[in-house]
Amino acid sequence: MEDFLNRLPGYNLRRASTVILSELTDGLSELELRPSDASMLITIDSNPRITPSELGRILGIQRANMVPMVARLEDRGEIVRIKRDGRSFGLELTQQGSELCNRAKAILLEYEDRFLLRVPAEHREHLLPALRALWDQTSA
Amino acid sequence: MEDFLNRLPGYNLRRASTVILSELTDGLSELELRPSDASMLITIDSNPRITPSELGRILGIQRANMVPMVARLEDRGEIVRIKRDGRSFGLELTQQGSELCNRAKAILLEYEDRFLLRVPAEHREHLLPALRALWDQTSA
DNA sequence: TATTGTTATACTCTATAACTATA
DNA sequence: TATAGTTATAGAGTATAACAATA
Repeated sequence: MEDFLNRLPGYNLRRASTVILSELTDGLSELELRPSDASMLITIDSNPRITPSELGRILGIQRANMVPMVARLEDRGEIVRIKRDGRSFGLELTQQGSELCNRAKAILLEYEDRFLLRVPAEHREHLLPALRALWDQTSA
Repeated sequence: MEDFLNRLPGYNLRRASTVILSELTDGLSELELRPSDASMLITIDSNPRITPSELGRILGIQRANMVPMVARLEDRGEIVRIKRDGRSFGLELTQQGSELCNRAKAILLEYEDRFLLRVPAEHREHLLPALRALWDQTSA
């Protein structure tokens, strides 16, 4: 039907990303988390006392856009701010946030399997390294 | 740094899609086209007199969201509406739209090459079929 | 009854500029 | 000077509900 677009990596990347993100959003909704919230919890968990700016750099989110995201998780009691110096603070998971993080991880792993099973076996192991090379030049 | 996220297809898909779409947006900006505009022109080109509803179904865009997109390309003189029946109309490229479509195609092909070269050779040929399987179940 | 085009609306993601306080 | 946190704002993309006209 539309051969030209179907051969473009960028087009197929966008279509795949939209579908997969939509499913992940559904899957995480039982925890009242969006995919970006889950990625924040997971990154704070393995980088305790990380600053919002550094968190944004790791996740590819502008620090201006981190402000409401951090505030929302703090209001819910999932994370706390710990003063570092006069101009910055570190983030840490609360006990509640840690439990939520683990539940989010379990859901994400479940979806990971489901997604990979959709990919024909001969292409499956190539997906992750190919995607990483596209967005993270330091990975090549 | 963040092993958990880096192993998730969904996370890497979103990161890769964001980076690649951003570059495509830059590349197409010299034609004053966004990626979605280009995909419309290309699909109209190979499906003359396609209705906005059908175009939206092919591209994965709600028909309500097609309205301003079609109007914008029409205002620019890239496409025309051709009456089909009392409630629908088909879209066709004008001569100007056809030339713009060809220029967009050339840019997209140039970027396609650039993106694929970023992927290590052993994974390269697997990217497209893997992505298609993720979003288009009829392709498997 | 189902579909088309349309309007209105809302939420998310992303981006930028500018400000302050501090390093 | 550079960085951190913040505010305000704007542009995209995506989604839903509802309506009139037509099939």
